[in-house]
Order: sequence, then structure tokens, then C-alpha cells
Amino acid sequence: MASKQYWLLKSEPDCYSFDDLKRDGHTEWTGIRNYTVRNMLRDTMQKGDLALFYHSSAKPPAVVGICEIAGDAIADSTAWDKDDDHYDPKASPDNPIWYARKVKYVKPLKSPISISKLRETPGLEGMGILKKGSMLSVTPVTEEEWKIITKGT
DNA sequence: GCCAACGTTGGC
DNA sequence: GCCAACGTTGGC
Repeated sequence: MASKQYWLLKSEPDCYSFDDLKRDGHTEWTGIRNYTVRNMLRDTMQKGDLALFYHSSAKPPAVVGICEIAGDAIADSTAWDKDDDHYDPKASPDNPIWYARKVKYVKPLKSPISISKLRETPGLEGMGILKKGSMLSVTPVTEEEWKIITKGT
């Protein structure tokens, strides 16, 4: 088994916040409708990987906590739910197209790190989240970046 | 298979 | 609410 990998999961707190995850304990990370993200989530992630929980479109946008990839890839059944916001008419139980992962609450950061703070921090310049125009809701995080961000928590 | 048009994302 | 950047779509 390859060594542990690190990720950053982006969510709008109005949609699903880190506090929601704390309340629930775990959740299914569904609604991914981007092929790059799907491939990472389905093929590259491993059960037991750790992830940063990032609040996008928040005031301010920030990394707020830590969670864990708690299961293997599973078909995203919201894709064939007509009432779901992320309904995809091309998906079906026989051809799921989209996948999800179970994610488990771990703990909050000692204090949230805003995007402007991330930009100012040496060693984090290369983070996917900071790239202009990055729209990926899941991005890999290096061990180095992970250590800097979670130091002291 | 090219590429322009369009929709979406997300920081500001 | 603006707008730059990106992914996706669809006509050809």
C-alpha cells in the first residue's frame, strides 16, 4: 500500500459545512460532476487518507478542519435522482458515471486559515486551491503543505 | 476532431 | 455583482 495521501475538499458552508460534518460524524461526499475530480476520487484516493475541509464562498474562504476518507469509492446515487440538484440523465445504477466517498469527521484546525493567510504562508505557493481559476472541488495536498497547515492542531 | 459559445465556479 | 478562468457542449 502506498503511503498516506492528503487532499483538500471544498464545500460551500451554505451547502454542507464542517459543523454539519461534526454533527453527522460522517457523510457521503456526493455531487461531484467533474471528470478530473471524479478520477481522483474514484481511482487515486485511498481509504484512510486525510483531507483538509475548505469552506469556499465563505467570509472569508478558509481551511477549517480535518476529515478522513473513510471508505472505498461508491456509485453516486444522487446522479439518477431527478429531484437532486446534481441530477445527470446519462447516469443510472448500471452506468453510475459518478462516484462518491464516505468522509469522516476528525477534528477542527486550532484556528481556521483563510485563503489570504494561505497565500502569505511560505511553502504553500503551489497549492491547487490557490491557483487562479482553479475550479476543482478536490485537490491533492503534499505532505509538506499538510504539515504546515495542521501544525499545532 | 476542431473550436466558438455557453454555463459555472469562486475570489474579490 | 463583476469577471477571469475553466470545463463542457454541439455544430460543422
